Amino acid sequence: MDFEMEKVYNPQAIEDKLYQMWEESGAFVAHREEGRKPFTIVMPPPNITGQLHMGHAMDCLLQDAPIRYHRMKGDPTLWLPGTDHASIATEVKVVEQMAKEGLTKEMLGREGFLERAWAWKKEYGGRINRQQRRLGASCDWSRERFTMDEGCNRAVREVFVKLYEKGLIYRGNRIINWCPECQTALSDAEVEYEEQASHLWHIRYPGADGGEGVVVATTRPETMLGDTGVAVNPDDARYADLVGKKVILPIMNKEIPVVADSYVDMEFGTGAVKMTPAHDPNDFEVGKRHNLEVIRVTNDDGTMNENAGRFQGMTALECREAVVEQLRQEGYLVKIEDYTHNVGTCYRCHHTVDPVTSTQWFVKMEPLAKPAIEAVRSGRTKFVPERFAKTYYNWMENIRDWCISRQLWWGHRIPAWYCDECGETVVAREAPAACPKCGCTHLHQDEDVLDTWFSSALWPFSTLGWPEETEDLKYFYPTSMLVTGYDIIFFWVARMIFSGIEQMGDSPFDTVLIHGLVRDAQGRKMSKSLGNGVDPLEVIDKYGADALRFSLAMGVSPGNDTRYSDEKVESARNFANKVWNASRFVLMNTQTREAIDPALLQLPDQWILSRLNKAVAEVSAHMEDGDFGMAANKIYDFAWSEFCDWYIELSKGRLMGEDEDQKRNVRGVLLYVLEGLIKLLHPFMPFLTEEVYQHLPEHDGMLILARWPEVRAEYAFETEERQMEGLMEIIRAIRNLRAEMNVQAGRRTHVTLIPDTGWESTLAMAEPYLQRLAYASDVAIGGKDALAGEKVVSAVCAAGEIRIPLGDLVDLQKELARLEKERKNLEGEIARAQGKLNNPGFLSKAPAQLVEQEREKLKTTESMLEALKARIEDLKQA
RNA sequence: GGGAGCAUAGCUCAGCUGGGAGAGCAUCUGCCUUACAAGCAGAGGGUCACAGGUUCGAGCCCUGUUGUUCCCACCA
Repeated sequence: MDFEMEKVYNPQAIEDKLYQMWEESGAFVAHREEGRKPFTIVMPPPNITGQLHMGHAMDCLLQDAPIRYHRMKGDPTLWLPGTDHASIATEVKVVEQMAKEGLTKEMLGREGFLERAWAWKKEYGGRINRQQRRLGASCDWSRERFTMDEGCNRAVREVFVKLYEKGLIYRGNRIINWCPECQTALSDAEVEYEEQASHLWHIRYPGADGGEGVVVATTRPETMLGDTGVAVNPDDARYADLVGKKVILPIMNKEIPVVADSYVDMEFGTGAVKMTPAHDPNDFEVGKRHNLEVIRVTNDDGTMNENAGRFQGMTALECREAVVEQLRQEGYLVKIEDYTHNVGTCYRCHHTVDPVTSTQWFVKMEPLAKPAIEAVRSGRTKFVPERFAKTYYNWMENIRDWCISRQLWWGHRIPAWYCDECGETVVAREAPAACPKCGCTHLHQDEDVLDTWFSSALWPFSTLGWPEETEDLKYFYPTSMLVTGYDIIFFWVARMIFSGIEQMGDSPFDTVLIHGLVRDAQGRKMSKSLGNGVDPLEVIDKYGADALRFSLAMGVSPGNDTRYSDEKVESARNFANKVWNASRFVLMNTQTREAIDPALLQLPDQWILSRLNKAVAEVSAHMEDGDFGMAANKIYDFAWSEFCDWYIELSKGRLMGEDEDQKRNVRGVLLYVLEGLIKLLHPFMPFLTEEVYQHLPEHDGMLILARWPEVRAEYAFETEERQMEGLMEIIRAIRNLRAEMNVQAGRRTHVTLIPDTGWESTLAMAEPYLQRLAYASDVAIGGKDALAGEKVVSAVCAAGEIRIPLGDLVDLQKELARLEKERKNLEGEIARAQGKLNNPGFLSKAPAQLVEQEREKLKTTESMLEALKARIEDLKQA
C-alpha cells in the first residue's frame, strides 16, 4: 500500500479540503451546451434570519443528490444558490438586536436602520453559505443571488409596474389582517389560526321605538363600539318586523339599522349578528351591500382609538373586560357561554391579528390563478407526490386578492409616488422627475415595502437575469425541478407558478418535488420554543456530513415527515465506515488497474458483476423518480449485504492464493465493483466517495466529474446468479448447523455435499469457498449413502444435502427433532404450492411465468423433502 | 364544515403497476476469523388497526368503522 488509509473513517480530516478542491476546480460551475437539455434547480433561498436547521439539511440533500446524479450523467447541470432578505422576519430580528442596545427604528431613521439590516445580511448571509458548503452542497456559487440585489430589485420593479399597468395591481381600502405587534399588514397566508377557549357574549340591543330589540352574540364584545348595524336573515320570521327599523347600540347610545342579509345563518347563536364593518371581513362585505358606516375603533398598536369613547387608550383585552362590565351593570348582558374558536395570529410573532380596514396595495388574483391552475392540471408542471396538487388547487381556486404592502422598512420599497400638489399616483420603474399630471416636482415615494414573497415569486427567472434577455435565462428557463417542503406550497410555489406564466409565458418548473418535515425523535415539530431543534452543524461535527446526509435519505418516502434521531445518524456513520473499510481492503490489494478477463471469471465474480448491474439499474430508476429513500436503501443493501458480506469474503481465497491470473482478475473485479459502488453512493456521500476515488490507482481526476456507471450487457449473468444463491444457501445452512450444535468457532469440520440434480458442477467447485466461509476443513461430494454409520448433522437445501460428521456433539434425538421440524416446513410449503397449482382459476388466470415459477418451486421442494425423509429414516434405523 | 396523510416486529419506518411480510435500532447466543468490534456469524420476534367487498390470489384495490396527525375554511 503506497498510502495510509486510517482504520476508522475520519470525516473531519477530509471534508473541508475536498470541498475546497471541488470549488477551486470549477466543478460546480454550470456551462451552457446548446442543443442539450440542461438539468436545472434554483435553490429555495434560505432566510438570512439565522442559521440552517434540519429542514434546510433535508432540502439541501434532496437537491444536491439529483444535481450530482445529473452532473455525473453528463447533463449540463445548474444549481443556483441564493438567500432571501425575508422582509418581516429579518426586520423583527434586527429590531430585537437594536433593542438590546436601547435603540428603536425611530431613533435610527430609515437610512440608519437599513444600514444595520445590511450589516445583518452580510453576517448571516455569509454564515449560511458556509453552512451549505459544510453540508456538501455542490451549487454554482458564481451565480449566487440575493432577493434584494440589484438584478432582483429591477425584476421586482418591472413586475410591479407591468401588473399595475395591466390593472392587476391596485391600491384600495379594504379589510386586511393587521399585526399590532409587528405594526404591519399581513396577507391571508401569513395568518395562522390557533384554537382558543373563549366565550360567546349575548348582548341585547334594545329597539329605538322602546321595543325589545334584538340579542346578538359575539366573541369580540369590544368591537361593538364600532358597530354600525345588526343583520338578520331575510327569511327569519322572528326578526321580520325589525328589518328596516333601528336598534340602540348600548354604551354608545346611538341608533343603528337592522338589515336583512342572506349571509346570516338563522341557526347559529340568536340569528342576529352585530355588524362591525371596520373589523370583520364578512361584516365589511355586508356593510358594503347595505351602506353601513365603517368606524374603526383601534389604533395600529392595538389600543382603542378616539372612536372608542371613554375606552380610548385601553388594549383590546382591557377594553373587552370594561365593556362587558358596563353592559352587565346596565343590564344589556344576557348571558355568557363557553365557546372555543379559532383566533388569527401573526405567523412571525403569534400575536392576535386585528382585522381592520386599511389602504393597502393588492394583487388581483383571479386572472393570474387561472392559467396557473391549468399548468398543473394539464401536466405541464407535475407535483411529486401527486397528492400535493390537490392542496395547490384547493388554495388557488379559492384565492382572494393578495395584500402586498407592508409597513416595514426592510424590503423592496413600493415604486409608487404621490404628487404633493395634485394627489396623482405615479407608478414607475424609476423615480419620476415631475408629476405627469400637474408638472410639479413635489412627489414623495410610498413609505411601504413589498411582501417578502413578492420577490420570492420571481426567483426562478429573476435569478437568471430577467428582465434582461440573458443567455442563462434563455438556456436554463424553465427549470427542471423545484425541491421544497409542503409547508410553503401556498406562500411560494403557487406564486412562482403564476408569476412565471405571467412574466415568462411558461411555468417555471417541470417537477415540484415536495418533501415532509424533519421532526424530533418524539415526532414533534422542531421549534425554538420547545428547544428541541437539532443543529445540523453539530451533527456534522460529531458524525460527518455524509452520515447526516445519508441518514436523511434512508427510509424516507416522498412527501412524508421523518424523525431525526442520533441512532439513525450513527447507523449511517457506521455505513460510511463500512464503505471506507471495504475500500481500504480493495486498495490494500490493488496497486494498479487490472483489466478483467471474461474467460477467467468464476461464479462469485459473475454473481457480483451481475448484482452490480442490477443495483445500477435500480438506483438510476429511483434517482429519476425522485425516490431517494429507495435509492439509498438499495445502495446500502448492495454495498453491505452483497459486496462486503459476500464478495469480499469470497475473493480472499484467490486474492491470497498462488494463481497469479486469478489474483489479477479478482483484483480487477474488486476494483470495478468498488468504483461502481462509490459512484452510486456519491450523490449521498460525496466526501467519503471522493476521498476513496482519490486513492484509486490511475484514477482520472475527480469523482465529482466522473461518469455515472452503466449497466453492461456482458456482465448480466442470470444463471450464475442463481447458482451462486444456491451456494450461499448451503453456506448459511452450514453456519446455522454449527451454531445450533454449539460447535466451537475455531473448529473446522469435514463437510459432505450430496448435490441435487443439476447442481453437481456448482457444488464441485464449492470447497475453497466453504473452507473460508463455513469453516470446512475439506469438502467431499458424495452419494446418498455418504458417511453412513457416522454421527452426522444434516440439512437439505435447494442445491443438495449437507452432512457434517460431528461425533459426540451429535444428539440423536435433538437431530431428529430438528429434521422433523424442517420436514413440517417443507410439507407446508408443498401444500401451499399444490393448493395453488390445483386451483383452475390460478392456472387459467395467473401469468404463465408465475405458474411456471410455482411448478419449479414445487419440484425443488419435493426433491428436498424426499432427501429429508430418507435422512430421517436413516437416523431412525441407527 | 371541506380535504389530505398515517395505523405493518419492542422502537423508528420501508414495502414499486395486487403473486410466499423487510430494514435499521433494540433483544438473545457465539466470535478480537489477516478491511471494518462503528465489526462478524447465528437466533427469536408480526391476525400488516377493525369489519365487509372485488379477485384464482389483498399489507397493497373498493366501501365502511375506529384511532391519530396535518392543511384549508372561519357561523358572529
